[in-house]
Amino acid sequence: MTLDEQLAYLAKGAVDLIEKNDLKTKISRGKPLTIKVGFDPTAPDIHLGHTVLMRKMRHFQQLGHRVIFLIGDFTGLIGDPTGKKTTRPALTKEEVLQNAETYRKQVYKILDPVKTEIRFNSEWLGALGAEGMVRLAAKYTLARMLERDDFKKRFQSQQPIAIHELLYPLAQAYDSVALQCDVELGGTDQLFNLLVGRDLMREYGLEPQCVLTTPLLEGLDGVEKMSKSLGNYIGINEEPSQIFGKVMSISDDLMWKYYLLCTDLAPSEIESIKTSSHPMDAKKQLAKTIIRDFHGDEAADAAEAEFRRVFSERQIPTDLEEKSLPASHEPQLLAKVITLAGLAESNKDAQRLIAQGGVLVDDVKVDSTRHALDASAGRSYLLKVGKRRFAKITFA
RNA sequence: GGAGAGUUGGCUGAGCGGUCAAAAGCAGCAGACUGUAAAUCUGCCGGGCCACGCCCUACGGAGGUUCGAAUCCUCCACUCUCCA
Repeated sequence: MTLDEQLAYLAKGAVDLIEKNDLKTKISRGKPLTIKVGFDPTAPDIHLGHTVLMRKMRHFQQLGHRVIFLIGDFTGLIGDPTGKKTTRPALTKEEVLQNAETYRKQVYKILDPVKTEIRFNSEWLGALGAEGMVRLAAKYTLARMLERDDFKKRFQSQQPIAIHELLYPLAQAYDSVALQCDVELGGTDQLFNLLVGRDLMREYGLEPQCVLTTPLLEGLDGVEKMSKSLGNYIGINEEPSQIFGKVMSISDDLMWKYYLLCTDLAPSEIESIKTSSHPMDAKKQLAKTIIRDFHGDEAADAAEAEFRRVFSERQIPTDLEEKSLPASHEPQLLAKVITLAGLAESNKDAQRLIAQGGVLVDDVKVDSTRHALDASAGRSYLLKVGKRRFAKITFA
């Protein structure tokens, strides 16, 4: 690849690249660059949103650079204030190590193990001590901190800003100093923190790092960013059929963003799919591509077949869940049975589902919320609740 | 230390002492339609009870006034503002 091709490869899908020319200069020196990406020590359940950044890390690895997967165990004590309202709980050393191990297992589905270095920032931040922290804090001003949008907004709208939150960007920036980074990657919400890194490196007489940000990936709802707590995520360790269904549930519009950020297809290839494929086929292809990355070809094909079976042909899934419920001489209310089988959250919920015509027993729609089932031993029924909740229950 | 503003369901955000299980939007669920768990439209959206009605829990926490409180009063907690 030529220098410009390399730059284009690295810039694919990126939002900010600061400064492009600096990066060009750094690369042109021919030495492997040090790339830093910080991760929170909590949330070790990797979802598709995380992979956007990791994919970018891998791009750097593919071009021969050294990637540092930095676990912010020290900054974790502070809790990144970015977009957050509440402080995070402190973790113990053991928990951090445990999480690091979980990360390692998942992360290498994307990253090259040989070219990845896992580090912890307590290594140097812990050594700083109170005095070092104060010295560090002396290098920045409140006015500059308030340049950050969310601080500014909170300040103006009279929301609290704890003093320690101001230390977070500084601590993160110091990571870059300690590691003498050439490039730091992060989500767009990290832009400010990453830029502080540049400033601080200058303060310490180092060549400032380049900064590259990746977009935040919207979750299944298409509105909020993908996150575990919002439940709108696709976890990379999820069942392939789950991933397939979830991908199919994103809107046609959002699909192209997923194509750009969650696959390694070149922009030109994506464009050709967009113009030549039916949206549904394009989305199926997207789902398969994603599953292939984490679970392999066979799983991807199987997931597609299953999807076709259950949703296009409205058949029963192959991995139908079987449940056994206590038999009774009295007929049992269907609503209760549904709840017991875990197909609804509460009896009320189950009743609503029945009332709305969402419940089928042995392929027959139930029209009464007070419908009861013969629960004598040995009886068994196939329950379908909504489009995608199935169970075979047997009274025993 | 003093004065004041605020705390509502997963989120945002209305709320007159009764008609408030609490407007509206988002998210979620179901149905219809379809090209998919897309889009659109419609409905639902605290829980319990073999109930089409009754009961329980809920508007930061604890008390109180009242036939009746998310709405009024007192105290507490937290957040913010201004003054010192």
